[in-house]
Amino acid sequence: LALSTVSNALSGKNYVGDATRLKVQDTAVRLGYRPSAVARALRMQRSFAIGVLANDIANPAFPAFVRGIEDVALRENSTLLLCNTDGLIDRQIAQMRTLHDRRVDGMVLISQFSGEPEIRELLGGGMPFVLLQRRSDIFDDDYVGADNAAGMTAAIQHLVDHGHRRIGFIRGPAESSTAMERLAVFRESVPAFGLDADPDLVFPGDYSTESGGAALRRFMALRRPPTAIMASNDLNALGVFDAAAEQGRSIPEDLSVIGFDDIPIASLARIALTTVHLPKRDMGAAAAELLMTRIKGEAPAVRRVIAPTRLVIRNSTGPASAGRNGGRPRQRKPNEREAT
Amino acid sequence: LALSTVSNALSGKNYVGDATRLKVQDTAVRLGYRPSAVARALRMQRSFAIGVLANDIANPAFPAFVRGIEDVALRENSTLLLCNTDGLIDRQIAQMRTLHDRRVDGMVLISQFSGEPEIRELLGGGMPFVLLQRRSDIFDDDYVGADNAAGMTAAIQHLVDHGHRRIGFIRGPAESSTAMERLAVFRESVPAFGLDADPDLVFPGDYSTESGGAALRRFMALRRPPTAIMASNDLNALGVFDAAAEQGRSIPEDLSVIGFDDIPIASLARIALTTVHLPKRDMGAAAAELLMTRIKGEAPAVRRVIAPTRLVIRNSTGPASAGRNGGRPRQRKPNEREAT
DNA sequence: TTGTATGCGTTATCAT
DNA sequence: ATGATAACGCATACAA
Repeated sequence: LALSTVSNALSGKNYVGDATRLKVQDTAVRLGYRPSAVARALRMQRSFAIGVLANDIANPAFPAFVRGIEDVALRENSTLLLCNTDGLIDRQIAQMRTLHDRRVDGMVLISQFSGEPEIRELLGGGMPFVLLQRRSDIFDDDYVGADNAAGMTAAIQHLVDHGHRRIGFIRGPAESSTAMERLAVFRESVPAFGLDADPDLVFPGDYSTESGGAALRRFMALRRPPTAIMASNDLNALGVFDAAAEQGRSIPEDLSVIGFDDIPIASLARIALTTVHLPKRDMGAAAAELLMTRIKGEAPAVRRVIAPTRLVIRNSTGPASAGRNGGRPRQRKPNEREAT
Repeated sequence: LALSTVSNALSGKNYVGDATRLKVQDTAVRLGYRPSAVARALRMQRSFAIGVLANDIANPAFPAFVRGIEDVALRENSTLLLCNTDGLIDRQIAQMRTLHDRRVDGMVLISQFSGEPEIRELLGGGMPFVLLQRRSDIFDDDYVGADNAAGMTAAIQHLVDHGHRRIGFIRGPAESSTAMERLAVFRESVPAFGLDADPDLVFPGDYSTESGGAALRRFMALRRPPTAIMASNDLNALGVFDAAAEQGRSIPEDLSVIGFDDIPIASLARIALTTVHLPKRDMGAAAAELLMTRIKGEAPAVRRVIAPTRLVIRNSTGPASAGRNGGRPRQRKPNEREAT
């Protein structure tokens, strides 16, 4: 039996007789034969692997994104190579290099980056890639993000409806385009909703819980503390929760808090965080879908997709005037409510 | 210039003149040349990649394990291929096959499995692997786990010290060796500590939050509900929290709860879960270390490592008699305490 | 120290 | 429908 016939039989090509095919397939399983993906990759110049780069694999929002990517990767017979950068630019470059060396077919970047020359070079070399959740100044050909403007506006509106005018805003890291978009919307909201225009009410944070705690302490040390805090993401909001507890401040009685992302923990009864929901799985899938068309060399129908967001109202927000009642837990609402 | 000289120059072999080496290296970076890991893998019969299989990438305990594995993988110039099985045996087999096809040098299995013939076959074929956190009946040559017995005993002791005698136990899935170990210790504890020997006090759950909620509802529907619950892991305990809140029961006033794993959320002020801490990062590192010696064909010094556990006492446990006081939040303790 | 030749396990091209 | 052969990009054994 010839080598090429075996190859054809196994890969389901049509140039082979049914009898031969069956015999080949049979002996293949009998011998436990499995074709080498690495030899195939070398020959085909295609690895059927796609790299996924995130700056924090421990972020509770991450798994949902991956899930979406995985959904379409599976359909396309591709494997995921998950890498995390720890937010370190050097690690990011190293990881991207590794991914490149392994000749992944493309990559999904959930990790921010600016115009580092190494990255420019890596991405400029024809490697298909799509940006998820973070956009870059230089490369944003293919981008999947969320409607931050709508989400932020809904959140601010919600606070304003509850009588808040003095709102502390924690902005995310400057490298994150998403964070910057939200900041821009917040700044527009100040005049639009008649909020207090105190520059002390914008705290430069990152996406961590620690940063949320620091923000709360800073805000509360102000002569006139805010009555509500808009966090840069849910982790951040959790940090606010913790620091508030340390100071004996009750949420939402003394202080309202809104997050961003809607990570699984947010819906726990103990947390009940009002937050802006992102369709993370859908976003991941959209990103992967985009990447796949790129890999196949087709021109994608759309190159930027902005996923809808929605405000999920739980129990971390309340009326601004409630600050006087001494922190007695109010009645838990039976169900979550939603707002657009 | 000859091909082999270039190869030697780049891979740092000594058979090359300093002048040549420099020139080669220089032109390599100038041209943006990167050696193909796939060609290298084919030639060397070694991919410098190790597979990591977990049943739930979304489990908050997962990142810490991965971190540990990553630590040593990085040192050994190896890349991680992360896969999740969703707890589905078919997916697990498929993923293992993929990993095998990609010719990973070895794999770390954080995912349980029983004696499926496909898995037997895959693992029997000389592929190095080590079991992390879950042990198998058939293959447990190399295993890294935690001292479940000590952890469980400390937890039960803590509850007994607080006057609890009627303790509900949520056992994890039967496929999880870790869960079974804990169950065994619990069973031994019943006579040892003089606990109520009611079979209704053992709830068959899995590791999910849902299962924790179901357990609480079952327990509380009992004629004589337990005064404390020992959960199979932290997620489980969080489920208990949620369901308890629904029923208007306060923790720890009406009910004490202990988890297992010590995931990051557990230390949030809002959660403050008393739990058994696992040195997850260390465990991951130990597993990877073990795997590496296997890959190199050396006989490992130790083949099973049992990591120490410790009880972290937070605010989900209290005296058994406190159930009468109507669920008024008691004063939060300023710091966590620890116990062995 | 440098150059040459061979093979790793596939797929693709061509001839039969 | 099947068989022979080249090539993918690297590492290595051996010759120079």
